[in-house]
Amino acid sequence: MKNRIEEIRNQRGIRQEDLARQMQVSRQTISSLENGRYNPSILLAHRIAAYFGMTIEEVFIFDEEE
Amino acid sequence: MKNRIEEIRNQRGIRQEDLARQMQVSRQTISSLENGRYNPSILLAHRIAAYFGMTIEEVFIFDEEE
DNA sequence: GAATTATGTAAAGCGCGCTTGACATTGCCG
DNA sequence: CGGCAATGTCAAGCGCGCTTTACATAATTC
Repeated sequence: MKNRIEEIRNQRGIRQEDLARQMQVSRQTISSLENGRYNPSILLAHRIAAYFGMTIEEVFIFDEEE
Repeated sequence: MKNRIEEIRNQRGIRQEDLARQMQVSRQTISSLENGRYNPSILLAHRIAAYFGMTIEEVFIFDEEE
């Protein structure tokens, strides 16, 4: 699974630290997601998508077999 | 977080066991999700929504604070 | 009433999502 | 150049998502 977090965050000029604070997770969690270290929980995925005013499927890109 | 899995599954006349097999998880996982015992991973949530031809947000209902 | 089908649920175990704390790297700005 | 801001990443620890195994219950069918 890939995601567009970094792309969208940069478009809006937000720092990882501020996004993390808004999402109520640690900065390392945002960094890990952007760098594909692991997948978010569905709650965090929803929080991020909602914060961007998008759906989960618009922010997170699922591969065929997933 | 609530979900409409049981409702949609019943509309389509599918058994938990068959849905589980299609989603490649155990029957207990489907039962646990329907009964709100825990939240699915984002991958499983996507697989279920895609199987139903819906988005994650159409199948899973997020509370305000989430 | 006995057997079968569909579902609920409990327990134990494994791996992942997320945490805190710490340190490294990169890049910009004085 | 020196310093600070933004990001990357590692390690240890905790709780949850999902597994397998097992048993219970309700409804249907013979």
